[in-house]
Amino acid sequence: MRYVSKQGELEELMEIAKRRGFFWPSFSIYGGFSGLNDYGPLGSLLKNRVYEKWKRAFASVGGIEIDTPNLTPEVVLKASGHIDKFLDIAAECGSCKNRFKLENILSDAGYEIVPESVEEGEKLLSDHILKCPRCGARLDKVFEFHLMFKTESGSESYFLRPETAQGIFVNFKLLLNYNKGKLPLIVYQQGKGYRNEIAPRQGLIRQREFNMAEAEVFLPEEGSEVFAPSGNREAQLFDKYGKTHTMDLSQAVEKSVIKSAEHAFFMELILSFAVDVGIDETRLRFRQHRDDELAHYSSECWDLEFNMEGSWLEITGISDRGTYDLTRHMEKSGENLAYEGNQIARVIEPATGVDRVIVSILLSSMSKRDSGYNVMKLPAPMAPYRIAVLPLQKKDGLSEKAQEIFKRLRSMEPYTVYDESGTIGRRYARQDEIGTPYCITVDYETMEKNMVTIRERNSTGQIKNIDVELLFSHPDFLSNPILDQFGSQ
RNA sequence: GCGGGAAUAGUGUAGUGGUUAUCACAGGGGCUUCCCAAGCCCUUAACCCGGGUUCAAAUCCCGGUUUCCGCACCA
Repeated sequence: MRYVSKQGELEELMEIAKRRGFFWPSFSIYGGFSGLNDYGPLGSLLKNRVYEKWKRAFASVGGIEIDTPNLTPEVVLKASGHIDKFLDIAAECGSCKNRFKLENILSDAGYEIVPESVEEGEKLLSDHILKCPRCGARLDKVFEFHLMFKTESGSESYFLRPETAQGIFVNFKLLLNYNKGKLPLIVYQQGKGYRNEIAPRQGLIRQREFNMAEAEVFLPEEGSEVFAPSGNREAQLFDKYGKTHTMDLSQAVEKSVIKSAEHAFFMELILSFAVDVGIDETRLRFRQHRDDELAHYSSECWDLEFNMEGSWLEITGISDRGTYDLTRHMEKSGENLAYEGNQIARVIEPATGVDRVIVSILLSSMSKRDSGYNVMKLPAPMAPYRIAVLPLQKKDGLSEKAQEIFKRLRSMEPYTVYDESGTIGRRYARQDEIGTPYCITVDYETMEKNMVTIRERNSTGQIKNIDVELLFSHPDFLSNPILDQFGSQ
C-alpha cells in the first residue's frame, strides 16, 4: 500500500513546531529574514538524535569523523569547481525585471558559450540580440550572481562552504596516513552548509544556512569490491529513464540498475538509517539523476526522496564523485594525493540534508487520535524527552513525591520532564503532541505502596502497580524489561 | 527575482476610518479526593516595520520586510 499524500500536512507541522518548540523562523523580533530558522529546545534534541544515529551508522562500517571550518578559502573552492559553477553571470530584462542565467539564454539561442565575467556578458548582449523568454523584450543588463556567500579578511577571499565535503578532500593525505595508508577510508562530517538561495521557502526545506551530514568513502580503484549490499531491504528505484524498479539493493546491482556494489551498499545504509530514525518507509524512494542534471563532480547519483504533499523531497544524495575531487586538488595544490604509488581513490559520497530528514521524521510521525488531538509517534529513542513524570494532582504530597522520583530518574535518564500544570488528561495530551513515549504517574498508590503507573503514548495503555525501584532496575530506561508488557504497539 | 493573495497575544483568529481591539486554545494562579486537553474564578499576552492621507488609521495610500500560491531558480 503506497502512501497517499496529505495536503496541508507541512503547514500543520509548522504550527505544532512553532507552538511546542521544535523550530521557528530566526530573528523574528526584527521581522524575520528568509531562509534562516532556529531549532527550539525540542528540535535541538531531535536534531542531536538524528546526528547520533547518522554517526553510528557510519562508525559501524568503520567510518571516522572530522570537523573542519565553515570559512573556506577561495583557492579551495576554485580547485573544487564551485567558484566556476556557483558564480553565475545573469541577465535582467529591463522591461519585466525577470532574471535569467545568461548561459541558458545563450544556449537557447544556439550559442554554446559560458560567459566568465560581467564584461564578457555585456559584450555578448551588445553583439547579439537576445530576447527575454518571458516578455520578448531585448535583454540589456548583466550582473554577477553568487550562489555562495563571500567574505574577506585582509587580502584573502573566503566563502561559506556550500558543502562540508571539501574539508575532507583537502585532508585526504593526513587522513590516509591516519588510516595507515590503507583503503577503504570512510570519513564523515556534520555541520552547516550555506547556499545563497534565490527563493528560500517552506521553512526548513530550502534554507540559506542548513545542517548537513556527509561522508566521503574512499575506495580502491574500480573493480575491487569492498562493500556490497546485504539485500535485506527492498526499495523503490526510479531510474534515469523514468522506470521504477521494486527490488532489493543487491538485485539492483545484479540487474545493473545501480552500477557499483559500493554505491548500492551505501544506498542501503542510508535507507536503513532513514527508516531507523522514524521515516515512513512507504513514503521513500530512490531517484536516479538524469545525465543532464548531474552535478559537475558526479558521474552517477541516486537521491533518497520523501513523499511530501504529493511531491518528492530530496533528503540524501548518494553520488559517485569518482576521482574528480582528489584529481583537482592534486592539480591545484601540487600535493600528491595518490595512494599506493600513483593510484587515485574513487569516492562515493552520501550527503544528507539533516533539516529535511527532521521534517520527514515529524511528518511521518504526526497523527491524530479519534478525539482530534495530535500524537507525535516518534520512535522512542528519537523522542526529545523519553519520560514525563506527572503527579495525579498537586495536593496531599503527590507533587513532592513526584518531584523526588523525577529527580532520581533524571540523574539516570536526563531527557526526563516533569509536569504538574493543569489536569492529568491535559498533561498526557501535551506529552503526546511532543512525542514523549512514556508517562509515569504518581498517585495515592505511590504514597501508600511506592507504586506508580506507566502510560504508553501510542496505545494510551497503562501498566499499574509498578514498584518505583523497578524504574531504576535498568540503567537505560528505554530498555527496561518492564516496558515489554506494552508489547509492540 | 517576477505576478497575485496575506500579515492582529505563544498558536489559530474577529474586526472596511472613531472599539476599554473579538473569540478560542495554549501559558500562570486558585477551587474541585482529578487517569486521558472536563468545569468554574482570576491572570499574563497582540495590531510586521517606516512614511503618508485624515480631526482621527489595525482599517485607506506608498515603500520595505516576512509569508503563502503560481512562474523562474534549486549548481
